[in-house]
Amino acid sequence: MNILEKITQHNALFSKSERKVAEVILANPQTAIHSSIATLAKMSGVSEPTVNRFCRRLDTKGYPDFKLHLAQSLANGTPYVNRHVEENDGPEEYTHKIFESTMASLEVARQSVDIATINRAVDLLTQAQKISFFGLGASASVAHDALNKFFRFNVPVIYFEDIIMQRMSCMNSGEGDVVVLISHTGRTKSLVEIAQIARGNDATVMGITSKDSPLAKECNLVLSLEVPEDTDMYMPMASRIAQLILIDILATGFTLRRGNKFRENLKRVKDTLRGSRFDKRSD
Amino acid sequence: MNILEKITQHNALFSKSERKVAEVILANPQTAIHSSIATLAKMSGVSEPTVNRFCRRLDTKGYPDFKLHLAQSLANGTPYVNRHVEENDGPEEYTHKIFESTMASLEVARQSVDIATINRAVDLLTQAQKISFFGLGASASVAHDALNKFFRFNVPVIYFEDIIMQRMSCMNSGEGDVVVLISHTGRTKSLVEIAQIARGNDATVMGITSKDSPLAKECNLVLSLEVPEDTDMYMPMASRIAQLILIDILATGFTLRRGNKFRENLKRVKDTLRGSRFDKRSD
DNA sequence: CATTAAATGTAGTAATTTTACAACTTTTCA
DNA sequence: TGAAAAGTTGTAAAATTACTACATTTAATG
Repeated sequence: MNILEKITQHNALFSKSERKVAEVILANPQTAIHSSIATLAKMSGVSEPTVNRFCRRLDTKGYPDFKLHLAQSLANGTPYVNRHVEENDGPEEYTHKIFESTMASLEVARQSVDIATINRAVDLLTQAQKISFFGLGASASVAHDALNKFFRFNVPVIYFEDIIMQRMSCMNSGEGDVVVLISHTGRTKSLVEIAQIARGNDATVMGITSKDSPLAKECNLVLSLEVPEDTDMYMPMASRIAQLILIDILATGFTLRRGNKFRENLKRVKDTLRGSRFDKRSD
Repeated sequence: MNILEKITQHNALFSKSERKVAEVILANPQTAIHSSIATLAKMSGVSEPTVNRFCRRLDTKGYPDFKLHLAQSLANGTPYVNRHVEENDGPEEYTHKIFESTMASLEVARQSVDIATINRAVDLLTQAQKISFFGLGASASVAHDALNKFFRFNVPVIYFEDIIMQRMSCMNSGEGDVVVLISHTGRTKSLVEIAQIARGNDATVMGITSKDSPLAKECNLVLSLEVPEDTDMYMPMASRIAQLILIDILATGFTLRRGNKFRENLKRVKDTLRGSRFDKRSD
């Protein structure tokens, strides 16, 4: 519990000198946490043991412990809450609301994620002969990002935005190939169809989608994310960020599974980019 | 600034023994704040002065002051710390580490964002005749996502992955057009060139990039994000997520500026998607 | 391999907090 | 009212805790 509140509430139980201490602290808590017990005693016009007794009365172990509690109370920022953006919000408001609600959603997503499924997914990906990432609309950019990550691993990766190309690609897939389909709702018809085609060819179909959705039903493995989405804005926001983090997790699992030598390979890929960039010193 | 975050970021500057102290603290910060310098030294297997030096390196006055900062960080609503993934982490560990460090990075990003600049950016975007989003590599998928968002607003939006197309597009831009360039490092040569071309044609160039980077110098407006990136993995992770949130913020600001009637338009766009999807009841 | 610089630990010192006890104040009840 | 009891407060010494100076070790450089 917030110790500042506790001080005000306990007021009646304090003795005369203790109350002096309370006043000084409440008047300027920031100063208090940076003072020694001697300084605070002098500021309150009481002796050091009195300050110590004051601390004990608030159920702290002593003065240093009290300062710790006080510091925490002062730092107590607002925890992340899913606050919706409203009509009359200014830039300050909507910026913070979006950050906060995204983080709140990620917290929910973090808790809903199933580790065993992730592990299984990493298994399948490391053994895959060919990996495809398909998504449409907002999920297309997630698939695009996945391409960028997995491409570095020097495994055959496929990504198309075009549903005809996606379809043809799945027609050509087979056993040992993994098709990753990304859709927040899991109700996009053409993706469900693609899933069916891929499975028909014995490819492994992995879905990053809502559980129990039509798409999920067609998958061999479903990586489901429970993300509360702010539908007021009519745009996918938090959901695709959670999907991206899932991609990061899969990519990380992949590199760890491949071991140390493989990490060096990644470093080489990154180093190659240097040629396309200005030198860091020229910043 | 969150001291736990600071510890992880400063890691390179620590000496060997100081790093031991850092590890012990990060592993169990709650214990640390209730320990004396002697106890903590013993737990870390180092001497007391080393702990003291560790505290000073983090710009605190000494051990007690450090504890105060630590206490504040723990209370700060953000238990999220940027913990790096390690060689022998299992799925459970790396999954949580990635979620946590992403969230920690977002918290840093949130604090580094400049509201006035965002407001100015929204201004420019709402007045734009044509908006282009360009990025390369990992930032390409961010640009792709921006396309998806702004396309719904029924304004002319351009997005290319191809650097030749990007270049040509900038050649054809002019006054009243806004070119948004996305690059975490801000040192990608071809993007800097594009920025120069666009500015040469009197287009407004907006950069989502690091401040003081070569790209930033060419921009009319820089939306900078300070995101601590885990370079161990050799892949951009948190940085692009922060960029996406920035896109969300700009898009949100855009819709709010356009007013109520415009929101209905968004709804219509979303409703149109229904035809491509399975009915919700069929879930 | 020698020299220098950096890092770490030891031991003593200083600061800070806590305890024990004495002095003072207030309350209680004959 | 006034003496005993209970509670409050302060002084001074003890204990804990943190810090400094210096010696030793370890690493880096030529």
